Amino acid sequence: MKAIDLINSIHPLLLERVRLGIMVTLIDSEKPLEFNVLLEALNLSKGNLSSHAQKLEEEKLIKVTKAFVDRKPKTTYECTELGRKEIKNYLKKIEQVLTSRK
Amino acid sequence: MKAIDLINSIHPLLLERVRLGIMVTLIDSEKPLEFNVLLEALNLSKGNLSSHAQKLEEEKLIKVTKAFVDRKPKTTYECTELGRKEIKNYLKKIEQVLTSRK
DNA sequence: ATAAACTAGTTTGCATTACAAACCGATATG
DNA sequence: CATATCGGTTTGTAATGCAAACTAGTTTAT
Repeated sequence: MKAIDLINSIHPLLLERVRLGIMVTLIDSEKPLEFNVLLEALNLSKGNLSSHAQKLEEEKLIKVTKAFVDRKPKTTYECTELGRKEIKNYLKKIEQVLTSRK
Repeated sequence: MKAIDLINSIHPLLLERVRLGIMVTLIDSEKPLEFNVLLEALNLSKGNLSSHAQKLEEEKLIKVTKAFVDRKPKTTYECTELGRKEIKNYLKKIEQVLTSRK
């Protein structure tokens, strides 16, 4: 398998720092995380987190849940099965590239 | 170590499909490759390859050699030590993220 | 009761980046 | 000599990323 094929199989949205950070942090946690938790963990501006999360949601890589708690809006994020699958594929492909050279 | 720190340690230029492809292809080959070889291997437009290669060169991740052969210009690309180092770091960090979850 | 300040995000506009079309200088070809 | 070809680079446009400004509602202070 050629290097370029490995790389082309990586989900486009995952080749970006913030989004990769969101995914990995969500997978790490194993439970849904709130907006503010992600915000602090990743040290982002709110707008930046909001827009990247929207893109990940559109591609079904994460699930976004909006609810009112104590009369205030509360948004939580969690990784979907597809998200986990794509991240695993990403890592697997990168590993293959790794082991194909000394 | 937190996921975000791993990700932040990845060289910015490597979080992009074409550049990652250039790097990995050059490392694979172990000998310098010509413009046209990269062009075909990665299926790019000439302008796209040219500009990405320039960026990688500016960051010293690859070395670009220009010479006239048979009276014609010939540009070859090879990976630098720094380039190898950064790719290895990239892969190592991604691996760490991989092994930190089941 | 009203205003001011805080919470929890989203929308916007600008700055950067990526990409391919158009271009360029030199060589080979009819 | 003109026209096509080779080996790229430059440039204009489209897409992306980012934070400042905005929205919608809540709590606190006056």
